[in-house]
Amino acid sequence: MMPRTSGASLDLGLSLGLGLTSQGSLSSSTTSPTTAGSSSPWAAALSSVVADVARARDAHAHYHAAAAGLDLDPADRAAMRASTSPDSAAALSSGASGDNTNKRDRELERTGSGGVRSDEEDGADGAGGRKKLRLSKDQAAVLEECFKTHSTLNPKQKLALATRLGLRPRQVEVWFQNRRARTKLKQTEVDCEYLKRWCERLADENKRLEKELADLRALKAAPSPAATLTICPSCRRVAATATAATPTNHHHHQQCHPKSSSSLPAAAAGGSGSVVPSHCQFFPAAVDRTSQSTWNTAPPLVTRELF
DNA sequence: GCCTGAAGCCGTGTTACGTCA
DNA sequence: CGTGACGTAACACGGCTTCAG
Repeated sequence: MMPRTSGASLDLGLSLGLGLTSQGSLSSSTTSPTTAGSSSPWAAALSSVVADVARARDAHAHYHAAAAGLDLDPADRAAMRASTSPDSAAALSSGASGDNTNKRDRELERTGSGGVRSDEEDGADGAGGRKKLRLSKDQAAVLEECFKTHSTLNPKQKLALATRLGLRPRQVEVWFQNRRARTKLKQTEVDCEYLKRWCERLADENKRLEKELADLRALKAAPSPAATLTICPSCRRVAATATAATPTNHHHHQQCHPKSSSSLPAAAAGGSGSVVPSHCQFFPAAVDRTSQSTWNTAPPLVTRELF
């Protein structure tokens, strides 16, 4: 099943071009002087994304208003509450000092017993349970695009992003933590699948080799003294069960390598001309890996288009 | 230079909530 | 309408790094 929110964020038709759009402002959050004066690629990306999202916001909101028949969807309403709440400023100030707070203070902020909570006005959390704020599609889109630029945030970036989105810095921090976790989980799944297929291929190859070994042993035990083992230098398989000069041997070689000479080195046998480790030969995907890096040193990251 | 405690960040696992089929 | 599955925000906890004293 496709992730609903992330999929929707991609459906916003966001332009990923950086640095070309003017400074945009999302909802009622104030423009951050931190990012306004910044010329870093991250800030440029943030500005661009926010501008694009702001342009898409109206159409998006109207779409949902039409779909709901009367109003914005709950996520957007929640986002509106969050972004227009006076807590935005309070959250900003708390976030600004949050970097200097100790763990106990952060704990208080987390539990809401002493900190500022943007949802405390909702009155729905009287039982003391945590209230889950659903990020709006716009907010998620901005966070997503920023994540593509940097998967981690420094305090300045976190604060700027929180200010723009009308969220608490802690919320931005949590979102990035969860996002990194999801990315890693996805990558783990991909790697797992990769290794599984590789293992299956190796098992098949192992079966084949075992059978080949059995054949060799049988051949060795054969009474005929003229029997000679010939292994194809290219494919490393037993070429024949008779002498090297027999037509059978040539037949094999002609079949496998019609244009190759008998003295052809094994390395030159690949049809593509590239030399790959033997295990890569029966696992095509590994060829791509070997052309870039080794398996152990640099496993490929899950490309962002997966999300 | 080494040690130590505080502070902050991050990864990992878990919980709880919202949404959808 | 009730329910289970799923996605995800929020939380808890421990490890690591940095820095001041």
